[in-house]
Amino acid sequence: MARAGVTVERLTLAAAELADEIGMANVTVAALARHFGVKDASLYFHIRNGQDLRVRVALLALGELADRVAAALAGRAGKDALVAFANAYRDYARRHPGRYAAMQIDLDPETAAASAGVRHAEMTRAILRGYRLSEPDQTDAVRMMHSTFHGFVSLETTGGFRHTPRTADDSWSRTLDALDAVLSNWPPA
Amino acid sequence: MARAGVTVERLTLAAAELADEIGMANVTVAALARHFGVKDASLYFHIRNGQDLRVRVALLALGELADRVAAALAGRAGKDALVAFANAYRDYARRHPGRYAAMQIDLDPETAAASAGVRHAEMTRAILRGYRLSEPDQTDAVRMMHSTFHGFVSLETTGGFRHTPRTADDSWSRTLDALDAVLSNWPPA
DNA sequence: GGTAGTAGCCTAGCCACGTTAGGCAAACCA
DNA sequence: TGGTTTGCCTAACGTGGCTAGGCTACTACC
Repeated sequence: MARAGVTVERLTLAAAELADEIGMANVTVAALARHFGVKDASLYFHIRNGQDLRVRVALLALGELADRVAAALAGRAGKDALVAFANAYRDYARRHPGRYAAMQIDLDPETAAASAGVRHAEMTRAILRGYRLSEPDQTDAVRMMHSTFHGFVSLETTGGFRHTPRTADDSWSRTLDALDAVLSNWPPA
Repeated sequence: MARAGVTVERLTLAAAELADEIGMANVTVAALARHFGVKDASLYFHIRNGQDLRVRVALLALGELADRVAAALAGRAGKDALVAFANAYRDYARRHPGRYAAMQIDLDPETAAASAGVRHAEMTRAILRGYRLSEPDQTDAVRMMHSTFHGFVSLETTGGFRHTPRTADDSWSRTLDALDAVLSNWPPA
């Protein structure tokens, strides 16, 4: 019985990679156990249950995405920052569809508060500094931005844009133009 | 063996209602069979398999939503139409989270082409007539609109807006203002 | 360097779910 | 009235989630 050397970290990483390959819905404890050449039951020594595993993948993804966004944002402001943020976001989602899907699961408040989601919120607000919006417009703008990004990426990955010839890239670029325009000229209440 | 009177239509409707109550992920063939007081295997006389069932729920939802949107849109134009469309969309998604989730599954091209998704596309483009956009801006604007709606509703239902005191309703209303503004003044390429 | 503890893995076993195959009975139709 | 179809059944197999309890390899400490 040579030990397989399973750790929570390796499990989470493997689960994330598996999710990107075969979809989050198909990431099962059993499949993960096979990947490590170990019996299913053995994994429960490292994780509480399947949901626990999914939450770990979500937290991993949140952290990775926050890192990428932060790197993309460095030294930029205004529309430059907006576009950098947006592209980093979309790029991550497309490269890591499984991880991105995991990010959408509903974290309980404490977990969410301790996650990299907080960094996301801070960075999103940082972008808006270039547009000089004050509350509550700022919150509304943050929500609209996030909605647009998530909505676009989500529809794109589920094939929502396949029915029209125009490329998603082109529409994305123009959507960012539009977003910049409306943030620059936010309508009065 | 009194016959339970199961039909594809009743199955689909029950699955949709079950989805709204307990979430699409928890709608299983077994649960549905229990609901009809029938054995699991019996349902395979009416549906091909579980995926088939989910597709049927998605098509049902697409049709229902298209009906509601069409009703909301009747006799309206411009921002009025935009807001009516958006509210009908969000309202449906919130009242029927399970059905809405089902709508996101990836339909194969033929099924999609025969679905009410086509009516959605037509209605969305109809709204844009009030904003006098020509191609390819129109396609980009349609995609941005849809992204914003879907993204907002999706984030709202997964609890993405819980971390800030401002109500989702307020942000929604302002997001529609912003969308109207940018559609009225679509940036040049 | 022996030995106690514990960490890491295993087998066995349970339950839920998806799906197929084949059987029987109720409803319909001639 | 008898045959056909339709609707449901039981039986069975495979996959997956999870728990309980046991064995073994490493670790630490005397």
